[in-house]
Amino acid sequence: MKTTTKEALRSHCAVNYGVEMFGDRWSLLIIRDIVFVGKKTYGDFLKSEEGIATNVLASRLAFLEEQGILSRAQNPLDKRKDFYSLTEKGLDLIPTVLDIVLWSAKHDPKSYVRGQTDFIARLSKDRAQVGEEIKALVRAGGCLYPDAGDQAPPQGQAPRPV
Amino acid sequence: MKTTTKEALRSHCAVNYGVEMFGDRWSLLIIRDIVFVGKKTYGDFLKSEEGIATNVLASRLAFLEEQGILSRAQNPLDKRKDFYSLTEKGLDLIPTVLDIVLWSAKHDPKSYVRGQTDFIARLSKDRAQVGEEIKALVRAGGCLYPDAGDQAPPQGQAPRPV
DNA sequence: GGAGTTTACTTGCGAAAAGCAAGTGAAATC
DNA sequence: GATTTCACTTGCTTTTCGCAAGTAAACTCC
Repeated sequence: MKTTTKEALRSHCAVNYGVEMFGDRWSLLIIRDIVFVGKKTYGDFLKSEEGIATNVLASRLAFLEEQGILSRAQNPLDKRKDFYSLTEKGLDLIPTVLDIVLWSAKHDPKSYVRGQTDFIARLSKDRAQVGEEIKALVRAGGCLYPDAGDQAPPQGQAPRPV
Repeated sequence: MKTTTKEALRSHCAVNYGVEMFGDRWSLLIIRDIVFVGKKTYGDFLKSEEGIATNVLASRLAFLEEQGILSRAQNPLDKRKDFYSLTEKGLDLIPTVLDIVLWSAKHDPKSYVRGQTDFIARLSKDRAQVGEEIKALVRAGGCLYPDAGDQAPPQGQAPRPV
């Protein structure tokens, strides 16, 4: 087994640290899938609308686990399908994810989330409070839209993440 | 001049939109440099501690401008050195950047920002308020730590971003 | 309990992006 | 007018991404 450990960070600037941890095209989508639709396994993540490649998913999961953002646990019901979940470090990214959601809701005219006007309204009024609630929910094993991610989008109009 | 325009987004999920706009290893560092140390020109950004390559910087600046996150204006004092600044869409990323700063301060033991205990304290108490203040400051052409980015780090101990 | 299937990967390869060094041309300085 | 500065571009190497095709362990079914 090859170690995934990378060499030193480019800097310990706080923004750069974030960028080096999750500043890529997939990490935040994995976290999204956990928080919003309660995905847990490799196969779940693979089904995301954006279509991550198998090897890229494997390397991201390994990296995020190595960085203490995800943790991995054996699934007692099926030893093939390990469960991935957010650590406290990973849960602490929820406010960032919510800020991104608000930003996109505001600036992407085609954002799916513009349909969720009540969610957006609550979120913009009470970002901190909503963040805490969601963190508690996810820590307890829940998610915002259970069932939404269970089946693969059948055709066009499907349960949309966020 | 080749158009930088990419094909359609992978999805209009709000998290994915953010990822596609600034989910790479450099965009948020450019924004950081504007917000924290008031950088404005290509040459300024090139001097960042993390060492972005010239062609990558050029393509990021073009992309962020194309996406309406940065805008470009002629510098009346020197026609070579155009000024880049954040649009309203770009300014709206400040809360996200601040969340990342808080996250890294908490989870990166070597974070430079751990020295700035007063800033971190204010920020964690009043994220929304501090965000608005900084946004107003940057909109008006200011930044958090003027002078900090003016000279290149001379040796080891130098003005650190964030 | 053995065959077939599902699942989580790995491997191999072509394409795209990042990184590095060396230009280049317009604009400023001398 | 010559030189320097600056914001790029170009060309090349290296790394990462993305896709298709394995593979081995674990589960299901008969």
